[in-house]
Amino acid sequence: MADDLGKRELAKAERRTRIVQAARNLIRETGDTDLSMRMLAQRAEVSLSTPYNLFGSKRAVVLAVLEDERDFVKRFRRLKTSNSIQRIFAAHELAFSYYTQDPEFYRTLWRALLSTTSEDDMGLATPERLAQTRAIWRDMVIAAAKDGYLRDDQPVDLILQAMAHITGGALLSWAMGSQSTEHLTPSVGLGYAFCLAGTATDTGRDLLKTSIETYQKSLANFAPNELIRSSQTL
Amino acid sequence: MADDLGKRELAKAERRTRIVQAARNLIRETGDTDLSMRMLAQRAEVSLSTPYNLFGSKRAVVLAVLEDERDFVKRFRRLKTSNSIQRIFAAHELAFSYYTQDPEFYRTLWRALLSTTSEDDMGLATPERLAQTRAIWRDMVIAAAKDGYLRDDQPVDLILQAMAHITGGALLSWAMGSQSTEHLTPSVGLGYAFCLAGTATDTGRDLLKTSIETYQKSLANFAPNELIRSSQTL
DNA sequence: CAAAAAATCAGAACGTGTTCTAAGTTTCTC
DNA sequence: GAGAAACTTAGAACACGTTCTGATTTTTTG
Repeated sequence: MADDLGKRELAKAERRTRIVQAARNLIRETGDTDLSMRMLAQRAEVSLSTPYNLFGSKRAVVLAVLEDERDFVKRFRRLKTSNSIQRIFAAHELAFSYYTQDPEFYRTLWRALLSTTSEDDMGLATPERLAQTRAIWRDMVIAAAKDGYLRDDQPVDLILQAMAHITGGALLSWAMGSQSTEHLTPSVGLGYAFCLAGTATDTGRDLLKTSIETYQKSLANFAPNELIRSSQTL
Repeated sequence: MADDLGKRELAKAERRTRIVQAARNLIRETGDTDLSMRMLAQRAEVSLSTPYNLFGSKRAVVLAVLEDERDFVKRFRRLKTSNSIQRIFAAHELAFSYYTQDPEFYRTLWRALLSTTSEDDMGLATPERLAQTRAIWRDMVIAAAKDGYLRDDQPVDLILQAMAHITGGALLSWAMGSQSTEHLTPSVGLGYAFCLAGTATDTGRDLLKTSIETYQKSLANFAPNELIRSSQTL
């Protein structure tokens, strides 16, 4: 069933998975420290050159770990919600549940992704994955607009971009330690809700009200100290 | 006038400014490449150890360059606007004008700030500067609420955090090259406007409408390609 | 089976941020 | 002015990501 690929390509794939697994284990065990390419090669029982042959850079390896770890799209598909607005927040909570359930691991991952910055290999995800998840979010916002919850004088792409900025900014300050894991999901959800409410119809605003109240309650014990350290950089 | 500090402290300050100047010049001249500590020490005519004695890390030096370069607070004070909503956007445009007027320089700066990530020395600004600028933004949003433009059932700190996330996310994707310099300011402004509109009163929404339309017009030629590469990371 | 192609390998090398040591120089203190 | 304290200095050193070389092994090709 897999012999349409030559033996050579098969061995390459096997090495690839061994490297990704070794990277994941190293991150889980040592947490941040000691995710060096030399250590990684040793754990994967591979020479130092091989990860560079197969992935190109440490950044690419970490990216592969990140994408290997998540089955968001699959789990998203079997998400049942009562309306298209709630669907957005359900998807959001699903996406961020990965981070909050294993904060050490993902914090390390994001930090590694931020720190090693090559000129070409930019972006925080593979182009394919980016396109895929973006399509998902786009469809959800379009559905909300079609259902009459969002005003149609607002371009969907611009709403999406604002939401993407909130996501990136929150993950950035979370990875840097300014934002607590506890408040991560609700604060992003509230940001989404604010943005959507800004472009919503009257009925849409009514629906958003409950989400806003829920998230606000989660942030009730919000320490202003935490906000001071936030990444408001003028 | 400066002899309250000893000769020793004076010499230290002089070295400090020489290092910051050298760093600034190196970034301006070579753009990204060749901002190494060894090169920096050579240009500042100090030993390699001295920047570590005076600043602690490369990150701290870059941070000092960033803060030295900006007189936002001063220029903010002589900002005259017709109402408290427009004041927010005027402040935003002033803040981001630094980046758009010298994109190469600030992109390099932000990249250096993101790449060198030490455990303790986190954050994208000095604590003092962070507190200062945060107070400015906080006062503006409070003023808008007091003027009856924002509903008072929304905690100001949570609105501010959403705005901070937009700022951080936009700067992140801009520094990584996903976001064009041309669209940076309007897309962040639009994000602010959405968030504020989500928590605004009816009169506030009317005021925000003009800002939203202006920013939308600036983003009319918004390439969807640009958005696909955006940092929506699910 | 033999030649060619492809990949891995060990290992050295480069430039990086950072730390450390041992000497030298300057300033402060009495 | 003499001694103590503070800093800088040159230089080595460490671990890191990355690149390169030359030899070796493995798979494909004819």
